[in-house]
Amino acid sequence: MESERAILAFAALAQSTRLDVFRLLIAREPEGLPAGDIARHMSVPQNTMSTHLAILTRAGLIEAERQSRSIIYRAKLDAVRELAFYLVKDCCGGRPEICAPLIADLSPCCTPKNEATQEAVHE
Amino acid sequence: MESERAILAFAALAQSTRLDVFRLLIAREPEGLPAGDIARHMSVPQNTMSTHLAILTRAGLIEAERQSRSIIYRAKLDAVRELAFYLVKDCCGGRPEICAPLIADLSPCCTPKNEATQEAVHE
DNA sequence: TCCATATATCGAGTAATCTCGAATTATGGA
DNA sequence: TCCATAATTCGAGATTACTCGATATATGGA
Repeated sequence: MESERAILAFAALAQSTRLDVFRLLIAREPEGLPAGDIARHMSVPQNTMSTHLAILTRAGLIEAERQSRSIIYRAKLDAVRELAFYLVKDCCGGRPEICAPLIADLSPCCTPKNEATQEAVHE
Repeated sequence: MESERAILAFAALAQSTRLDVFRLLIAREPEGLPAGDIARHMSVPQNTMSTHLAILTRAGLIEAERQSRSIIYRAKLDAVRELAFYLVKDCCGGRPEICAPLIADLSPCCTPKNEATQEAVHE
């Protein structure tokens, strides 16, 4: 990930409505939500939400798919991984001893209790 | 980490000079750099850089320590951990199967398999 | 105390962002 | 074709952010 894309992503998340939308869509993985539902969920006018969704999409954080008259939005979990990696990359580059504790702190929340969770849908 | 702090951090990083400064300071851990050196490094006027450093500090991403006439700035690695955790928290909450691959992808960069991977300080 | 160095704050001009009413485009059904 | 629904784009006013010259504050030394 180059810095220009990282800046787009950070700018997209630096706004309360958009951050809430992104977290909502992560919670709704993998079904996603249509644009109108998202606007109602956040109590924001429909056209204002459309602008926010366009910004999140342009930043690569979510993606859109038309389904009949609705447009379904979904979070792109890869983007989360890339952003987090971009943040820690510099210290990992030459100094794993600095970065390892960060990973150690992140891991516990995601350690699957059983091994039935090996494959994730991935492109 | 509550959302207001996350927004401050994202906004601070959503600007090219500040993102570069933050990454520079991560690379210079744990010694840090005085404000003037940072400004020269980025070819930015001293007072402009002071404003950027204040924004990064207010966001909790870096910290300042006076040392004689200089003020040394250092990256707060805890902030990286918190931000990354905030990003993945929602999927980790109920669905470790979604989040585990993210952690798996982050981990390899920090496993100190060969300790000969030291980076020469250059610039 | 006076001066030089190092950094922070103020003020103003410019640019970008946020918001939302109004108009536009796209889809599906009668 | 006409209509209703769903979403996007346009336009403008209000707010916020960026930049930098000028000025102010803080420290150390003579």
